[in-house]
Amino acid sequence: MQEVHISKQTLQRLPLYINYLNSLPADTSHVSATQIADCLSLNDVQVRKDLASVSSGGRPKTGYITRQLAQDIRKALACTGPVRFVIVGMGNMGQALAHYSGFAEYNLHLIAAFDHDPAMVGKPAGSTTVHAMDALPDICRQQMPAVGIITVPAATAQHACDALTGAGVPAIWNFAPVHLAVPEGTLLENENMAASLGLLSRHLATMAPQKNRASG
Amino acid sequence: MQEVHISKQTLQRLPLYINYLNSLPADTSHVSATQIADCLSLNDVQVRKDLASVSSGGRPKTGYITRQLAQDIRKALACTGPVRFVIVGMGNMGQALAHYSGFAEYNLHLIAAFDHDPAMVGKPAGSTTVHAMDALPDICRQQMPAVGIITVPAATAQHACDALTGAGVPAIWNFAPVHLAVPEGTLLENENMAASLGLLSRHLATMAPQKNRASG
DNA sequence: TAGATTGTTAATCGATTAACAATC
DNA sequence: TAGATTGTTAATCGATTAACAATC
Repeated sequence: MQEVHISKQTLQRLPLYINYLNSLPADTSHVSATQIADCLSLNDVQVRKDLASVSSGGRPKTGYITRQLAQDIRKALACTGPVRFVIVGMGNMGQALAHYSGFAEYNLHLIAAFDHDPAMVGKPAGSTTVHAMDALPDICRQQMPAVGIITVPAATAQHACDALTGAGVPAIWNFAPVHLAVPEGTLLENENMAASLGLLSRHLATMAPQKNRASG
Repeated sequence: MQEVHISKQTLQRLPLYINYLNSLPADTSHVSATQIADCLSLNDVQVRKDLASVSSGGRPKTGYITRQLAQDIRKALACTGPVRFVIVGMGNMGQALAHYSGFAEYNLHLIAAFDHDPAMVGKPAGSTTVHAMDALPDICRQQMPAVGIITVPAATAQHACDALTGAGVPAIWNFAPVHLAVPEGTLLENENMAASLGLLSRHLATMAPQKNRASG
């Protein structure tokens, strides 16, 4: 039970380290912070500090044991053990998330999916089944998912949000491009695909033109 | 042509303001930074600074003209005018992004989609059509998209990335949970759904238990 | 021992917040 | 004029980086 505080920024970099470790050949027994920093274009002291905050397996000269380090990082990210979540809205984005294979690695489990459309009810959605919206309160109260993902259209997002928070779901991950009102104490995270892509293109535009794209 | 630097953090908050402004009744002619800060649970000075960096329309006592402010924020986010992008991988996530309606507001336009599977080729994908991977180099060289989105499985992500960068695409938005190697000067942004959800649940776990979830 | 790597202490940098002056 | 709001200057806070000591 370490009480070490892990900074927000560090937490956001941990997944990068996991990806990198996963990409190494299976027989790579050891790895150093310097090596990780080089490959990920990060400062080596930063990486060392990040790793030190989640693992104490670092040894001078040898570095970290690859498998052990990956384990420690995963533990830090999903420190509470298995996490259950539900998805509301089985459109394209809901389907994509329901079938996303990467959740298992972080010990995240989809336990139910919901959709407004009666024609969708009963159909499979990843590892679970689509339920009617009416069923949301009972299922959430019984199974107590930690997170509710909202992938309904913007117009009905607040309604979906109210249903989830009303059923005691303590955290919301909102994919609809609207501002949601949540009760005091509810954790709200917004994902805005358009904004992310816009920021990326803006970043590109403000960079010095690295290579002549118009070559003619 | 203002040369004001807009900080990274500010840029990430701008979409929140747009969402909030969109959620206001159509007849809301004016809005103040204080009001925005209250509704979004942000510090009012922070909001005022953010707004000041993208707009000069703020007037004491009255605040900002809602429509004008929204315009200014959008301009700052997508400062270069229309941005074209392509998607590689028409699985669930690729489909979801191809049909995502929010891109238009940020002046982002899907110009082509690609998939490995011959059965997918020729089918519609949002506003465009699915092309074979073979067609990627020619199409990208001709149309010069600013961003390539990678939504293929982890195993083939590097291949897709090489195809895009090889065809001169200057920025990559990677949804595959792998570390990608890109040429010097290429802008790479990683999206890791599992990591995002893991972070959210972790955040929840480290919060003081705000309400008794087990009520019985 | 020599060399590579870790981890820590201090310095720098950037972002947030507080206090205040300016303006309609 | 009085009050609300903007915008700016200074203070605080947190994160990154540099310098260095510790260790295998």
